[in-house]
Amino acid sequence: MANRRASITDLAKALNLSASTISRALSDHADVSEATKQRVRQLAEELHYQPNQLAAALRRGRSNTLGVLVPHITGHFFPEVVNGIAVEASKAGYNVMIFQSNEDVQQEKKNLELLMNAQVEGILVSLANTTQDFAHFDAVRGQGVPLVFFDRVVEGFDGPNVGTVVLDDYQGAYQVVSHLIEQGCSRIAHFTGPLHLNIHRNRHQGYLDALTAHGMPIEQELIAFCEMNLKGGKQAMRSLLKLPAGQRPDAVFSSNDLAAVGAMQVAKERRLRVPDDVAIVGFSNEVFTSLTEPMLSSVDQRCERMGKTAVQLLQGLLDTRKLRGSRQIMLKPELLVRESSLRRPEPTKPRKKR
Amino acid sequence: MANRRASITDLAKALNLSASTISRALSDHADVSEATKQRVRQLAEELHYQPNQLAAALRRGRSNTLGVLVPHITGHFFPEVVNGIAVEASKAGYNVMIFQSNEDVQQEKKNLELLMNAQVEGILVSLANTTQDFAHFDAVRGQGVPLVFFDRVVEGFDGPNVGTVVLDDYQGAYQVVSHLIEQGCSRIAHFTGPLHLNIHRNRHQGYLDALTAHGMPIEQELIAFCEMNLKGGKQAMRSLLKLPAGQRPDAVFSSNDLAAVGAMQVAKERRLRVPDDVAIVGFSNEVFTSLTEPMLSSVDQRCERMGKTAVQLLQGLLDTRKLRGSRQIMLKPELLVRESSLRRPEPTKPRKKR
DNA sequence: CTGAAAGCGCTAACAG
DNA sequence: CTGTTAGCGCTTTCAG
Repeated sequence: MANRRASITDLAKALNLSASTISRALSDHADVSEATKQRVRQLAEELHYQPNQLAAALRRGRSNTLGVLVPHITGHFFPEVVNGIAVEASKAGYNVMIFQSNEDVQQEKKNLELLMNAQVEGILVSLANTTQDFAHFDAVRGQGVPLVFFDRVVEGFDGPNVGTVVLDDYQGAYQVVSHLIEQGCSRIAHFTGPLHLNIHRNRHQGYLDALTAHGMPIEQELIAFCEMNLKGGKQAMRSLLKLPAGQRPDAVFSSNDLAAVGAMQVAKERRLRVPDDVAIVGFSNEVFTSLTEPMLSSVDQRCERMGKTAVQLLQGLLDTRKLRGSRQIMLKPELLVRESSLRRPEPTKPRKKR
Repeated sequence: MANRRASITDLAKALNLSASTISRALSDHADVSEATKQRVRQLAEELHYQPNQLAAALRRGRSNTLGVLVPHITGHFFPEVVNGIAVEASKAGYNVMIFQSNEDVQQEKKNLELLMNAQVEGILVSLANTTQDFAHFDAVRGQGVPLVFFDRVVEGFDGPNVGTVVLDDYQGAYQVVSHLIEQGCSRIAHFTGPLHLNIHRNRHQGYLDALTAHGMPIEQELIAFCEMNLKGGKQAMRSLLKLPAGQRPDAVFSSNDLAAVGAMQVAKERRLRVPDDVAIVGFSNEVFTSLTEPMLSSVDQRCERMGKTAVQLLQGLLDTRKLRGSRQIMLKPELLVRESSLRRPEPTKPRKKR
């Protein structure tokens, strides 16, 4: 039963041909007679011949494999991005090897080595949040293996075979605030996480700049540094509602969706109407944004697009002739206006709704 | 810059040793002097030597890689299971190669071949929902590569190197219904998807048997065949609430969480109190179950456990000496009682709450 | 159109 | 303790 897998040599013997001819026939090389190809293909079929990728890769010096290293493989964001990567890689004929760092630099380092050992032709990576030292990536760069960072990138880590793909968080936040102003909101609160994380810093800056651009004041009391989860959002909202009557917010822009849901729950429990009394917008377009009542407006992070873009960029780095445009790519986010922030049935500028 | 990667031969030349000694030193073989090991290790470090996994695997005839094939890599369930697989595989020193079939038999077949070509030592697979013909798995089995099906399994596809891991959906449903009865519910409705899918069939059967076991009648009008999404759940709930006053349900057990949320939304819109007027329980323990108000009770599918178990089973198939127990494993689900079905502050039998 | 020969980088007998 | 030899399965010159 457990037959040794048929090899090219086996086929060669059986057909009284040389291994080279078999190899050529199987790869549909031009200088093999059609007749021979037929015979080879048929026997290969019968014996369930499966080429040994390992041997081919070793010989060719090309593994046909890309490596992916993400903080985790669960949740909403990364699986979507990895999906984009897988789709695009597969289209280009690459296999994909995936590892997760579990947000731990040590594992990141170890997995990076595993990927190198596996002779991957390029690596797509999103940094663990504890990563401060980038020596392990230097090694990769030094070996000439192209590297594309996505979402969580190393600032100032550059090279001819290094690229980055990120979302324009600043732009996303800016759009959100502009939209809220357009909806007639004048006291827009902001929930943010720690500003040493670039996602929060950029969203925060977009918030500030959008207010300023629209001639609106920035009020520190409307900016809440909170844990970006349900509980944190609830707490932040409760604090805001303790402000004197005229100073309470009529809108909340949360740097993520979970805290936005917290805000919504508190608003509802206080009998505030959403969006009429308080409009609410989150960030990330999580699955549950369509399950809240009202449905939560959010900013889509173009996860799949990010994955695909990262692979395309990597292909550009692998074959410089293909490289179009910059090695630093910033994706435009998409504001999805749902019920939680739409006061008028038809907004001034019609926007996409999902 | 892009130096050719250092090889064992390079180290050998540099140190005036043979390749075999280098190889042995690097793998910390006992018959190499400690002094030599030191020298080798140091030079390897300096030259950033990385073993070529491809060559080693080819030579050894062992790739140290497991293959995973799932319908998709996104959503909640599969990433969690894959995570379990990755963790357990990594613990056992295996790398993991992941493919998705996108619910398409053709891709499933193609990816299965890719995994075989990559010389994976075992394959973990969850079937595409269109898969009816299993010839492509026969090929795998024929080559002696162990196969573990998880969640979506082939019934009646067996062999010495084939195993399965599934969740006991029947048991989960049975627990839910028992719990609802315990909470004083007497008219328990059931939302189900098409019964040709084993998950729904088994949950449905669990529902029926639990009612019978508690001496309660089965009422067809309380069983709703609906689309298992938000909209389907809403529609089903609306229909149920159109029943004459005495015949309306005082509980809903939905075969998934999404439809359960639909039911909850309709209940709330009709000013019914959850859980007092209608208790609601879903299935799958999706992330959003903790975001509804009240929080939705559900059945946890032990995703990570499933992944880990699948790998352990695979290890058993790889090394029969390690095989403990059956090749057909059924995991016990865990009922998570949250607010949506908990009428009394403390239930008769205390249960876990998350 | 086909074959012979060499070798990718590593490991594992076997011999000293 | 170390070296020699051979070969995993495949591809790719180079010859015919």
